Amino acid sequence: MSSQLTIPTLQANVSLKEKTYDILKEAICRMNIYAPDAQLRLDERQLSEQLGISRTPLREALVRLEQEGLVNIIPRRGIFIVRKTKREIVELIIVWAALEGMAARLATQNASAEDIASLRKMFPAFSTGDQPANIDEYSERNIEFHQTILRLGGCGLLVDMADQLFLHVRSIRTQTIGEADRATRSVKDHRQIIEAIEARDTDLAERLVREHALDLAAHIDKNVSYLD
Amino acid sequence: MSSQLTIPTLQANVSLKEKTYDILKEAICRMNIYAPDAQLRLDERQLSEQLGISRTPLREALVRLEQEGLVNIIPRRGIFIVRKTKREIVELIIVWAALEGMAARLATQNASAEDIASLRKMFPAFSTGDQPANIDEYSERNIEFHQTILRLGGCGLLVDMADQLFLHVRSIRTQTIGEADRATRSVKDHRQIIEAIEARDTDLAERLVREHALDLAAHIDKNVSYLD
DNA sequence: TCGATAATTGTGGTATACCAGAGCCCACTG
DNA sequence: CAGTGGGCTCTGGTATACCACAATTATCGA
Repeated sequence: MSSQLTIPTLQANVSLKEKTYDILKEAICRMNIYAPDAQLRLDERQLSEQLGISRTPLREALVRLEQEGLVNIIPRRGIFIVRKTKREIVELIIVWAALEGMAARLATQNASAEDIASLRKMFPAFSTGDQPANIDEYSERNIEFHQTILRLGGCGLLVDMADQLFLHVRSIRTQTIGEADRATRSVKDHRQIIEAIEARDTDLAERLVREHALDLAAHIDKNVSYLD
Repeated sequence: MSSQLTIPTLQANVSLKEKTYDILKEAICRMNIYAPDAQLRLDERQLSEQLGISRTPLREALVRLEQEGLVNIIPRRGIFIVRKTKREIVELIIVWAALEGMAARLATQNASAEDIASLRKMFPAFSTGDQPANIDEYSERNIEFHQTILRLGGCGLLVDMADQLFLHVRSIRTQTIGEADRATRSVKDHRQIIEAIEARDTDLAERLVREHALDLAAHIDKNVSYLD
């Protein structure tokens, strides 16, 4: 038993606009906005009623979402969840490629050996070239892998900006990753990336990460048809 | 550069929150937030009075500014213009380097010959290695140069994100660029960058652009003392 | 019947009043 | 005189009522 009185920080400091923002963001990201029957329109008054709050904090949350590009507020028309066009998705991934490439570069220069080692430990099975058991698990690992590279770069802003971009791609990614051929190829790419970072080969690591991402962009550009 | 916020009164009829946002953003960017006597605190009620509007649209504008990182809203404490730390400035430039590097890469692959030629025409004097007449003009040209590279990449998101980052660095940049030695070096860098893009040398163009930016980051990290 | 126009309705935009927490100040007490 | 406690004030947070414009529908005239 501790001799100190430990207080579980009652910090209910979060304002309604914050909570509302989180809830809406989560809800929007979870839904499949590309389904043909997707309800893209939001009604302020109805939402405020559902959330049990007034329109004011709700609107402030919506303003934030609008600025992030998740939502489009058209004066006197309505509030609409934004459907990204294929072109926008591709641009998103291009920027992602730039960010993760820079992170990989920094990682080879600054990351500790232990941190880099953690990268390989994340893929006990994959590193031998095996195909992952199930797609869902792989998808999660995949996300985790890329986020780890971002973190190894040691540049917080790089991580934050990539996270924000990632929001928009999430619903696409899970659908695209499902193709078997791409999964095996992806595993191979990852192994090479890890090796390059371990070898502290800055240029190679950057190039592999960038090409891996741009390859996804090209794939989407060519094969995804349900956009636009 | 004034350390005080100067707010013109508006009485517009369209989208007060938009106009307010623009005015505040402009005002914050114009002031020297690193002056010792800078007034960093904003008062909602006082501002709304000066602008001739109510607090509601003003708050929505402030929420946007907060999300962009220009302002920090602390519940029941106040609203404060954010002073970036040196570390944050450096990270900003690192991300900038990644974005512009990618743009340069894309420019060598996709930009038309005419567009690339426009890059060189922007610097009739500089391309011969001469030092610019005055610092202010050079600073403007410098900004224009980098924004043009971003644009040549043909990726709109790259341009938008870089612009947003640029907001935060503007007040720093004008002060840093003033050092004579750096200006001459900068001109030389620019010439090399143009040549690389003209030669469609993707890797070289990317490297030069990246190193040019990271060089600024390193310079700020070592020599700027009025941050933190 | 068709078209133009006017009334209605529904949406986001704005103004305002009130709420609650954080700091500050001052009186009170030891 | 110093420390403490309470209340006053100032701040952002929230609720609500009203406004202006756009889309729609109803109505009237040709």
